[in-house]
Amino acid sequence: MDYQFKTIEKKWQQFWASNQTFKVNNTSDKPKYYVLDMFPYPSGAGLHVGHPLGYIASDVFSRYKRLRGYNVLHPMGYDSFGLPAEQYAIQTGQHPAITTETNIKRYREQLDNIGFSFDWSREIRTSDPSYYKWTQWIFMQLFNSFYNTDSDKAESVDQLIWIFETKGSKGIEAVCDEDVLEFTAEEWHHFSEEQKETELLKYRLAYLRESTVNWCPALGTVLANDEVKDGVSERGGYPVIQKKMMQWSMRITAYAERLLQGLDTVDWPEPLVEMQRNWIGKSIGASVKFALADGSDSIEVFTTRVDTIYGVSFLVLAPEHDLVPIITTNVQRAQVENYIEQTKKKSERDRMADTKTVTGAFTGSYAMHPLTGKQVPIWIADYVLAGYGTGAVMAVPSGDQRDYLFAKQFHLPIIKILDIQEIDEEADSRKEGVYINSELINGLSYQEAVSKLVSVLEERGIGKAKVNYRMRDAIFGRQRYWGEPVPVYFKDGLPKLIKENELPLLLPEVDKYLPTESGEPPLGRATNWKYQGGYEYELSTMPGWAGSSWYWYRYMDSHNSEAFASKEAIDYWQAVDLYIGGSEHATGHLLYSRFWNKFLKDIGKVKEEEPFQKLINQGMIQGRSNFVYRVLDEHGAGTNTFVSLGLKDQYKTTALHVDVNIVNNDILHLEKFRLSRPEYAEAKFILEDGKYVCGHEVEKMSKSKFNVVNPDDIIEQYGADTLRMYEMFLGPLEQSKPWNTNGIEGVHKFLRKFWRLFHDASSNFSVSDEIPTKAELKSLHKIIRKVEDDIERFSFNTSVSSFMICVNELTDLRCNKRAILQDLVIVLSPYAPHICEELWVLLGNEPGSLSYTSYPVFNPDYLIEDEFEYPISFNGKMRLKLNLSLSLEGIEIEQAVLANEDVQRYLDGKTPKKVIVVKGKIVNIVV
RNA sequence: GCCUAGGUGGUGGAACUGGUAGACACGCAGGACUUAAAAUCCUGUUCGCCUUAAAGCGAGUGCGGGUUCGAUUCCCGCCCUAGGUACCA
Repeated sequence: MDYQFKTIEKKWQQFWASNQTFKVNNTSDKPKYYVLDMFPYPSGAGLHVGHPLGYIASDVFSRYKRLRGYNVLHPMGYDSFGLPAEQYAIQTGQHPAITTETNIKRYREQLDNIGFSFDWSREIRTSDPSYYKWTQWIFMQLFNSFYNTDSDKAESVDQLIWIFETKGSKGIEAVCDEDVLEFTAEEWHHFSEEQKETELLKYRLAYLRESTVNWCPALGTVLANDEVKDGVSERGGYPVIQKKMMQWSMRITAYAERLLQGLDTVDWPEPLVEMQRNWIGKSIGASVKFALADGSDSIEVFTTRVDTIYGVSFLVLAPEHDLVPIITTNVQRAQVENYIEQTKKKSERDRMADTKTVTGAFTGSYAMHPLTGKQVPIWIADYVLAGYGTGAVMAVPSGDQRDYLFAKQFHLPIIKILDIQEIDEEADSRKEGVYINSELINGLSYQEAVSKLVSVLEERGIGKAKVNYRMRDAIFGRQRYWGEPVPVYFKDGLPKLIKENELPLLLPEVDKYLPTESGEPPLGRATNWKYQGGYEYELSTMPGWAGSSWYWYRYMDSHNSEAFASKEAIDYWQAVDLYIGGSEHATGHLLYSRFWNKFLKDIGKVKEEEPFQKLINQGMIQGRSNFVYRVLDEHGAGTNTFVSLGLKDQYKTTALHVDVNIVNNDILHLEKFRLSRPEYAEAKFILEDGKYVCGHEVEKMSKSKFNVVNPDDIIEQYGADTLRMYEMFLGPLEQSKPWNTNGIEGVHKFLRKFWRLFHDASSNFSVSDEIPTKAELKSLHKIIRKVEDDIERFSFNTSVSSFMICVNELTDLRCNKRAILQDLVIVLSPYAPHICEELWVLLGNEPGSLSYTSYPVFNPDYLIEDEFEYPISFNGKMRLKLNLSLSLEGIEIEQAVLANEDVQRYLDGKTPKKVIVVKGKIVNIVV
C-alpha cells in the first residue's frame, strides 16, 4: 500500500482516544515528569499554524520521555476568560460563554487533528465555575493574609489581629500601605469595627488602593493600553485621560525579594531571567527627606546616588504627587494646572518613551537642602512617574542626563561635584575621582562618601539606607464582564468576603456587556444581584492573569471538588519539569504565577517555592503576506488589471494583500483569485513567463492581512505527521520566524521515502530479518544519538534534517532490515507518531505499545572511525582535503601533510612559517 | 526611550566548545521514466571573474573596526527587525 496518511492518522487518533492511551495516573513506579504548555486563549479565529509550534515541541518531548520510562503528565486546557469574547459580546449581544464554548470546540477539533498525546481527561477551563471557584478561593486566602517580614512569609490576618490586640502596631514587621496608623493594644480595643477593618485592609495581600487607569469618558469605561492608540480609544477614537480609581490590588511587592532570589534556582533562558530581574528592578540607595522651606511638610525622595546630594539644585515631583496642589503658589497655579492637564493626556509609556522634549512647570515653592540648608526650587515634570519610588526625585544635573537637560532648558544651576567630572556637553555619571563642593564629603571617594552620608542622614533623622523595587503592586480589578467575580460584598463601605461554602460566586446575567449609565462596570447591570439580598457585590471582575496563575495545580487533580488539588496529587507531581510558552509572558504571567505559587506555599497548600523548573520559550510564528499589484490609471484610480512583481516598476501600482492560500510558491492561482471576490471576477493580468508572481513581506499573522494559514488545511493536504515535522523543521524553537508553506513538500517526501523503506516496488510490506551491515548500523546509531542529543537540548529542527539524512542513507543502502527499521520507528515516533504506530504494528507489534516501549540504546562502537579527511588550509583558507589515519599524532600529521605534492604546489617553494595541527579537526599552514 | 532577542544564498535554515561557511530541505535549471500526467529518480545551483572543459582566482555570514595562525562564533561602535514595557492573553 502507498502511504495513506489520511486513513492512518484518523485510525490512530481514534485508537488513542478510545483506548485512553495517554491517560496518566497520579501513582506509578516510574519517575514522574510534568510537561506543560502555556494554555491557549480560545479566540474566534481558531488556531493558526503558529499556535501549535510549542505544543508540537512539548508533545515530541513528552513522547520521548515516555519512551525513556517516565510517567508523563501532559495536559491541556483553556484560558477562557478574556477581552475578545467580551468585545464580540458587545458587538453582537451573544453571551461570551456561548462564544467561548463554540471556540473551544473548534480548538479541540483542531488540536485533535494534530495527534497530540494530551491526557484530555484532565482538561480545564478557567471560565468554568468549578474552576473559578478555586480562583476565588485563592483570592479569599490572599485577602485573609498579610506579609510578615519577620518570618518572611504570608500569615493569617487573624495572627495580625492577635498582635494588634496584644502589642498594638509598635514594632510590627509587615508589608503594608504607607499611611498605616500607630496605636497601642489599648487603642486598638477602642477602635470601632469600621476603624479596625480600615486598618487591616492596609495590610492584606489583596487590598483596595487608588490607582491610575485609562478612562474614556465617551465610552464610560476603562480601556486596556491595547485599546488606546495615540491618546484616543481604538474603538470610536474618543479622547482618553488618566484617572484615579479605587481598585483591588495584589501586594506582589511583598514578594519582590523572594521573586528575585528564586530566579537563581530555576533553569530558564537567561534573557527571560534578566527581564524579570529588570522588572523587579531592585535598587539599593537611600531615602532622603527635604523639608519644605516654610516647614509645613517634607518631600521624601529615593536616590541611588546619595553621594551626589550636594549637586542637588532642584527637586522634581510627578505631576500627580499629592503635595503638588498644596505647594503650588497662586502665581504659578495656572501654569501648573495647565501642565497637569497636558500630562493626563499622556500614557505612562509615552511619558517614558519621550526623552527628547523637556517639559515641566515650577510650583513656586522651595524646599530646604537637608545638609546645606540652601533653598532649592520645586518643579513638576512628567519624566517623574508617580508610581515609582516616592514620585519625587532630587535633581542632580551634573550626574543625571535627564536632570541635566531639564536644568539647561529651565536655566537651573548645574553644580560640579567630582573633580574629574566633565559637564560641558552632558551629564557625567561616573563614580570616580574625589568630591568637591560637597562640604562633609569633600576629598572622599565614592564608597567613603556613601557610608559617611548614610550615617549622617540617619543620625539627623532625615534619611536612611533603603532598598527600592521598581515593581509595583499589581492591579487586580477589571471593569469588565467576562472574568471571575470577586467574592466580596460591601458593608458600610468596607469589603467583606462571602463565606467559603458560598463559592463559587457565579457570574450573573446582564442585559448588555457595557458599563452602566453611571459609569459602573457591566456587573452593575445585573438585576437583584445582592449579597444576602441587600449588600452590594464588588462590581469589577478579576484580570486575565488570575485564572492562569495557578492552573498547573488543577491539572494534577482537575475533578476535585474538595480542594483545588489533593495533597497527594500535589506531593506526587511537585513542580512542572518543563514549561513551554512564548516569551511575551516573561513579566506578566510568569511573575504572577510565581507570586501566587509562593503565597500558596506560605499557607501550606503546595510544596514548591518555584513552580516551573525548566522553561523554554518558543518563538513567534509570523505571517508571510503575499501581495498583488493593482495598476493605477492616469488619475491614480485603481483599475481591474494586476501586474506581476517583476514588471510592476513599469506601472503606477498599489500593493494589495492577497490571501496566501491561493498563492503557491509566490505564484498566484489566477482562477481562485477571480473567484475570491466579486470585483475580481473580470480581473486582467499582466504576466511574466506566463505566471503571476506575487510580492511578499513578513508581518504578524492576522486575518486582516490575509496571511493566516490554518493547520487543518495543511493536514488535509499533507497529514498531521508532515505538519508536525515541518513545524519542527522550520527552525530553532526559540526563534521567531515567518511561516512559509513552501518547504513542506520536502518533509512530506521524506515521510513517503521512509514508508517506502518498509515496502517493495509493488508497495507490499516487506522487511527482511537479515543481519545488518556496518554501514546500516552506523546510520542507525548516528540517528539514535543525534535525536537523543537534540531533544535533550530542544533542538528539534536539526533532528528532522538528520532523519532525512538517515533515510537517504538507508535508501541508498537498500536497507529493509527489521533490526534497523524497528529501532528507527521508535526514534522517529515522537515526531511522526501516526506513521510510526502503523509501521510498528505492520512489524508485528502490539497496537498502542509503541508509546510505552523503550528508546533504543546507543552503541558508540558502530561510529568509530579510523581515518579522517583533514581540511588543509593556508592562512585560514581551506584549499584541499587529505585523508589521514586518526592514529597519527600532531608532528606525524604535519610531516604527512607537508610531504603531499598538492600541498607543495600551494607552497610554491616557500617554507611555511608555522603549521597548526588540531588532531581530528584541521591543519592550518601559515605562509 | 528603556529591557530582551535576532540579522548567514532566491527562501527556511546548518555549522553544538574559535577550526572545512551554506549540511538538510524548498525553489529554480537540465535530464531519465511515462502516450500523457501524477509520483519517483539523477545532475547542477553562494556571488563574481576566467576557461571549450578540467581546473583556477577573488569576494562573502547586516555595516565599520579590533583580537587571533584561524572569527557566523569573542570584543568595541553603528544600522535594521521582532517581543515586552504593568487593563491583549
